[in-house]
Amino acid sequence: MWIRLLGVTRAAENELREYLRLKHETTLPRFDVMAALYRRREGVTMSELSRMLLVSNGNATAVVDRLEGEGLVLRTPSEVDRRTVHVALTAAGLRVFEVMAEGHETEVARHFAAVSEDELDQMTAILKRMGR
Amino acid sequence: MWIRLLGVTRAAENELREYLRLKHETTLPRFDVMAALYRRREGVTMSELSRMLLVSNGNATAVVDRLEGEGLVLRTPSEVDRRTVHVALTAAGLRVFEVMAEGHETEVARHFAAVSEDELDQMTAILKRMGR
DNA sequence: GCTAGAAATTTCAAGCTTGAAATTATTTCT
DNA sequence: AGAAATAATTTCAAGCTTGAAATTTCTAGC
Repeated sequence: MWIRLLGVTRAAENELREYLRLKHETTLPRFDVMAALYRRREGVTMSELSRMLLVSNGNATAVVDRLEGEGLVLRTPSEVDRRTVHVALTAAGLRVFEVMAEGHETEVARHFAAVSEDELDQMTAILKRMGR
Repeated sequence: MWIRLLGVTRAAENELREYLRLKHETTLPRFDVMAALYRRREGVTMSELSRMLLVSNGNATAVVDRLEGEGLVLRTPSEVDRRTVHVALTAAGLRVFEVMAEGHETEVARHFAAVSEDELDQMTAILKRMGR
């Protein structure tokens, strides 16, 4: 089961990676960060971000650095706690993300087209129980 | 569903990574390569290896380089086709892997302990269909 | 037999990722 | 208040990963 889970996930990731590269000249980790920031439009701290994506702090810093360099994302120091930083999509980042996200959605749907609605529900239910 | 799938997989990978680091001072990619070679004891070509693991050729080369440097794996040029190379576990590699694999098994079981036998079967069936 | 294309592997630069150490800021306890 | 513990982030070195280019070898079609 675990082996299969890994295989299916990796295969899907590889397709998405290719889609992002060919159609949008970007990468999966960049997309993941932008997707997280899209879901939390008001902005998140670096720690929240790495928790959301299940990656290390150092990793989040590196990807955000690059996205910031491209003007897609903005860091704002917190008013309340001078240790923390809020990261959010810029207007440009939002536009760029929305275009990518649409195609991304389609790709995911296409990849899992062989699976029925019913099975997807079962799957989601089981995964939900696994997630703790 | 996709988001959850990714989350569950990443969480399990992170636990396994930690187990390998703490108990065996090694990494997930190294383990993956050794596991693939364990399943195909007679040895595989570099291309087969990267297909099995769903990673790029360059990646397989890099990890095998390191494992070879540690004496856990051996490259043998093919007799038949001078382009291809066979990679296999050394005796030392086999011993090391078997120790790691046992604990790995337990870790996986522990991680998915909350899921019933029945659900595991359902899951496996659906995943099998996803992998075409 | 030659030659064009295909195939297997490696090399390389750039980017990703980790875990540990360092830095700076906050909180808690006395 | 001052000290120690805790927390958020960055920095860093080492390792991982990709995709493209280069190398070498094989295979077909002529």
